[in-house]
Amino acid sequence: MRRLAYADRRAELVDAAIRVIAREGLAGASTRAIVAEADMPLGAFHYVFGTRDELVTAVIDQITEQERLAAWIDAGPTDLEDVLVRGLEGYLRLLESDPTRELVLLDVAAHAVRHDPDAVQRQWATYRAGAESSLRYAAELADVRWTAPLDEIAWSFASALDGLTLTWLTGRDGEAARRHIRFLARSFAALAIPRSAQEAPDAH
Amino acid sequence: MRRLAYADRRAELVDAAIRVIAREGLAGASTRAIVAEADMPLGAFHYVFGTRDELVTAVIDQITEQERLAAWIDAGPTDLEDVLVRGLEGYLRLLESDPTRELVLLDVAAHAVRHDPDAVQRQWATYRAGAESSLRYAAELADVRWTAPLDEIAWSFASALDGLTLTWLTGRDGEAARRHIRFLARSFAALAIPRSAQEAPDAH
DNA sequence: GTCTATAATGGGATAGAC
DNA sequence: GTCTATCCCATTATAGAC
Repeated sequence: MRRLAYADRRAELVDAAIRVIAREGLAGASTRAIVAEADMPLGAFHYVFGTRDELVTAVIDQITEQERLAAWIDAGPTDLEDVLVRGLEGYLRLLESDPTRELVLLDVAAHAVRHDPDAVQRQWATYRAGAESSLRYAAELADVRWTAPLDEIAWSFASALDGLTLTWLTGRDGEAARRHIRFLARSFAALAIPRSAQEAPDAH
Repeated sequence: MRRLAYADRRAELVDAAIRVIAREGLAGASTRAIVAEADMPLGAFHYVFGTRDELVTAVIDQITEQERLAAWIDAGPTDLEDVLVRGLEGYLRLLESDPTRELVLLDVAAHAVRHDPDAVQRQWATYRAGAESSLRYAAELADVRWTAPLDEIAWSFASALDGLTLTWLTGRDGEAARRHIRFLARSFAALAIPRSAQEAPDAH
């Protein structure tokens, strides 16, 4: 019964690969560099993965599982705009404290858009789903109701997060990012109304 | 006087490199592939560029020069929101008609964030400057005035464009993108007031 | 000056020893 | 089953022929 050991190896290789990509980028993540990081012989690689591309796909799936919007600060009920600001600032702090995490994501996504479009599509769908549940929770905290279909708002929110990430990564301007966050929070908050309110009879 | 021929070669190599990256990604853009695309002998490469990284930097600079927001449709004066929608939809059409252009950008940026941060910073600064002048022009068309410093709005706008691009590239959902554009236009239009109006005495 | 031919390296994959 | 040693290919860069 070496099945467990096999799964362990696979997991260790994926983790090692992510560490290498974080340090050196995807281009530097050779099979040799990865097994060195995992402290395994080279043979172990092709024992677990048929090919290098297989590993990259495994890396994508692994990254996808990690939740992007981990830390919504839920200190009591408040204004929706405040909730959104705090949530987005939590994300920005995460980004600032470990940029490599999103750097890996960017690197792998740039590769996968060409070589494994399905995996990328799954990945971004997962992000949108995460955004959706976060937004649902935020509205609950603030006791408001979204005035547009939540999946559409989530698409916009996830897109805004992509933009915030990419722009910050290319410039590392925390102040500008925080100003932008306040703008985002205001813009999204405008899509909700008090839960008790009558439906506005106009629509868009 | 072969100086001109030298510059021509350089330009041709950069263009060839961009075509190869568009087709195969940065990883596939080997010196050999590039000179083959340019129909030159391999020796010509190192005659012009000392190293491959030098070429990549040249590619970044070349891409940066191309304006991102080329086509603001300026058919007469209208609502700011309409102007923004038309401008963003113009960009989206451009993106849809030639996704490889932004794909190259993404690929090169992912590489350069690690290997040439200054070049990336210059690049994104250029985008922000482009956004700034586009927004200035849009306000003129709609006869409104921005209520926040234009460079801050431009930061947000460029970031929104990054997000739109990345999210579309990963999912290719044009309908969702167009819904998102309407949301963006509404959000940014909320940052402007009629040019004649008194300054609102509250500020943020 | 231009390019061919080659050196030197590092890569993915595998055959076969243990 | 596990890993060492090796194959073979592609790459960057260069040395030297034209």
